Amino acid sequence: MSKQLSNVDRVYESLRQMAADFAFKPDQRINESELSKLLGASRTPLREALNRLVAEGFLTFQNNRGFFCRSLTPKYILDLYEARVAIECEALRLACRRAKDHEITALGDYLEQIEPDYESGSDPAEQLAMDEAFHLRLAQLSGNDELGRMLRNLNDRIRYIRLIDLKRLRDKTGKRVPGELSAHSRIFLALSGRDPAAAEAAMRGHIEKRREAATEAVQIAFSQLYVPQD
Amino acid sequence: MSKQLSNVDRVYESLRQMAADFAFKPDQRINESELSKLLGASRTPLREALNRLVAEGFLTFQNNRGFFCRSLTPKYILDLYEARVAIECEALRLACRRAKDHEITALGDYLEQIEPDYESGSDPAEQLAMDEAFHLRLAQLSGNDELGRMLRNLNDRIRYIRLIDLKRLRDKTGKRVPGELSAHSRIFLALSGRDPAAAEAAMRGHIEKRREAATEAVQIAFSQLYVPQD
DNA sequence: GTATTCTAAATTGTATACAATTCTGTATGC
DNA sequence: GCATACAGAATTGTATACAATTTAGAATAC
Repeated sequence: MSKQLSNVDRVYESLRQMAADFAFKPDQRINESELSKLLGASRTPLREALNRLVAEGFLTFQNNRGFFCRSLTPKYILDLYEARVAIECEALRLACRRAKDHEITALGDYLEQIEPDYESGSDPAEQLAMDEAFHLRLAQLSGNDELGRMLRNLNDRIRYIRLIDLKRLRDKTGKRVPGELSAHSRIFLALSGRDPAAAEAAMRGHIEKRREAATEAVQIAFSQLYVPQD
Repeated sequence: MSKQLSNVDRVYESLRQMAADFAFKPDQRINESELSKLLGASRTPLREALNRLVAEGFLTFQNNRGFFCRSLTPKYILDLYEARVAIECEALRLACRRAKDHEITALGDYLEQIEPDYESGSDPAEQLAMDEAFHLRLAQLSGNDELGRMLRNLNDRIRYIRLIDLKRLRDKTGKRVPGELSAHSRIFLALSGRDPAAAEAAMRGHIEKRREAATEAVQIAFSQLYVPQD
């Protein structure tokens, strides 16, 4: 018998997805009655789920005015990239000390396994999912659950912008995303060699490079969110 | 006219305090009806607040079984200390690059201002509050709101153990907490000199030192939580 | 004594009702 | 035109009721 999901959990998952995708536009006020009808639940479980998302930074809340989508500004996204650097670099340092050899081997296998998809022009969303999975597995080699948890939260809030950035990157280079793969290899090699300084430097450069393109991606995000797409 | 606090907000603040202080014992199941009576609110706003605390890592939730206090284990506390290292070191590096001179001066003034309280044997809880305030202000000099937000969350979840650790430290050394003050000075001096490497090294050592005493503090925490104190 | 089954009590999950507050649009005054 | 005041509509805040589920304890079987 499979575990019984509660209504709150279903609603929460839906809302989290919607918030990640900016199905609510930045700063948009959220109408509870409307949304509860849409999700097929009453306002009670809906509000419980909304409160979780406030605590996770997806939404904001104003007393007697209700829930709002988080803002989308370059500053916000730059902050998220920096927080990723903080979490991922420290996790990587710890991983260099603590990861078991077989865990590193397994991660190397994963990297090889996703390589063909990275090389070919597969779906950008899938490509990003693989990238996130690699980074998350890396962070989990630290053995620190809090760091993993924080990274997952950051990933969910930054994904929309990263996807735009990735698409742009592909468009500019004709389906290829040069550098990304070799950056991952560089990080992995430093980890294999248990060289925290080299690993951190590689990770820092890798994330920083995308951070530099973030402001532009935010501009594009706004045009996508407010101009009707075909 | 002062801002009107909602019932949820009041309940949330109370619960957060209670959870930080382990007024709920580790893994303890939380009875909603009882708690709602205690806090003078119905279950609806109570559950909204509880959901926020789940998302913040103070509580856990199991479907159809309700809310539970988080576990208290050495591993959990060690993870929190490591997460602090990740956040605070990166924030400090950024602060070295970005903090305005007058902000650094102001922080130095604050350090001097709290020095007498640190030297004398003032209330440990106050002393810890001052320590947290210093670290938080430091982190805020990074200009990164996410890092500040994360640090505040970590502080709240680790405070109970840190307070125990601080008390022990004082008992062993007769009201003095040697090294703490000079550690802060060392960090501050490196920041003033805009030397990120030195600053990070000082911060890392500072936190790491307390982390090493964490397991012991957790033992004491358990004895305090389950053995009646006078 | 231990395990199992069953029943009643307790507890959680969610819909709904209604009070409190905010919002919207119209009228009014200057 | 612009600001203000106001009334009605819409929306949020919270208590309550009741269904669904879990828990606790007694009774039974082995």
